[in-house]
Amino acid sequence: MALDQHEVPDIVVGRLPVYLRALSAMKSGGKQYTSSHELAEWLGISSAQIRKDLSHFGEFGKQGTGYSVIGLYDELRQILHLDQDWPLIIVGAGNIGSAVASYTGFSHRGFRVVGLFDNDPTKIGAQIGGLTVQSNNEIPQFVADSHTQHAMITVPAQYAQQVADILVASGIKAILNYAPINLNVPHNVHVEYIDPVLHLQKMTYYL
Amino acid sequence: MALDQHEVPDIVVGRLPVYLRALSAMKSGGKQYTSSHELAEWLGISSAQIRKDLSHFGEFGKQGTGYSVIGLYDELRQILHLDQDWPLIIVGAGNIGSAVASYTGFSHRGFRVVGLFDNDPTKIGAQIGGLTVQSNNEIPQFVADSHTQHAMITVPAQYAQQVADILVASGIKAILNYAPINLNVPHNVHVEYIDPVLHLQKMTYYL
DNA sequence: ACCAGTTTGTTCATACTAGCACAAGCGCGC
DNA sequence: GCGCGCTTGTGCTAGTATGAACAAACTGGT
Repeated sequence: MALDQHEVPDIVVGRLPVYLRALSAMKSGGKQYTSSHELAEWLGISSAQIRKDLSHFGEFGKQGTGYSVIGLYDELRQILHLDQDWPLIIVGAGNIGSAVASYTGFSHRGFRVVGLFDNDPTKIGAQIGGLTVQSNNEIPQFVADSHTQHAMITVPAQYAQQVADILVASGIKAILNYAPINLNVPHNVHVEYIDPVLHLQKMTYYL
Repeated sequence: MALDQHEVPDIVVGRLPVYLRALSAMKSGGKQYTSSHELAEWLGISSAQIRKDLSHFGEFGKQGTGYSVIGLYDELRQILHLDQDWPLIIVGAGNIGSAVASYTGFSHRGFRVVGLFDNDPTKIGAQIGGLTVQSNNEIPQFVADSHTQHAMITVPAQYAQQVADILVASGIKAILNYAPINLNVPHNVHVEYIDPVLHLQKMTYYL
């Protein structure tokens, strides 16, 4: 019912991609309808939470029937602005960067890797995942030309901040940082972090 | 002051590794003392939150002085049970699994990759990151012999659940899952998820 | 047409989380 | 020795998140 997007809590926004992922799996499985209860069991959360999260954006279900899988899938894609393919660049062509550049899981989830950059002269020019590694010097021009707003940082920690500065100056608005360090960026640039060791360490507390 | 570890909120435990990471960086930089305020600015959170989080486990600071970097670092390592090296296996020797197996960032943060597994006959026997790829059939014996409790799943989504079942049956207690799917495991097994696309999709909402 | 079985969207109460603000404690300089 | 500046640990308050519960609504069968 409420559509004032400015009031949606960040934590709710963070769950929408999870719902989208589950719906995508159901869609692939040929399922036509689902319910908040089924989704909840699937994801290990409460059904009330799913219904309340969705209610921030509109009324997508029907009493007695539940949700159309494809219908809700499309709604969530629109809400998350994923009804288009966003270009995405990767800075850092080491082990992780190369693996991510070769990852085929982006294409059908809203993103397309269009550029791969590294400062190591021995890597520049190499072909990885169908892309040619370019020098970091090319980043500003490339970002401007391709209207790219998403970037992933996969360089060693000591270079991550300076890469982030380059990306911000180039106009990047969303950074996914694989380096185990906190980045300093302006408020209008979004940053998310991935550090597998953090997750392992957290679980180790309970062992 | 409170030491009843059973009452520490999960969200607090999740922040401890972040503090540990920052302290490690400060230690490398030769810094001897720090304060909750400095840590807070470094990490972009409030100083009160840091002090309160730490207060769940004891009193580690001194008024007027702050915290000894090395002292707090060691305390957190003990709290998280990271004052030892935990063996860790990786199932899935594809792009991501290979990259993670070659990642050198585990060794000084409490973990050591001791095994790499895959079901693809063309990969078994290959050398990746100093490890020989073994068949998934070897997992139960290997886990038992090496007393391993941590595992990472880097196989395609459609195989992730069956790999998880094998791991659980083998005695693994903590799973870090890279496959974009929710796993079903017993309550005494901990699971954490890494899916870069989830982070990208969340940020795209705000663009 | 009506009833039984489902499921939604929302209300309400409870639980949790975050940060302000302050007393107590420590160190340094005079 | 004393006072000033700084920092911790914690009580308290305000804000946020969660889940139980229910009225309204839809479907299918009789």
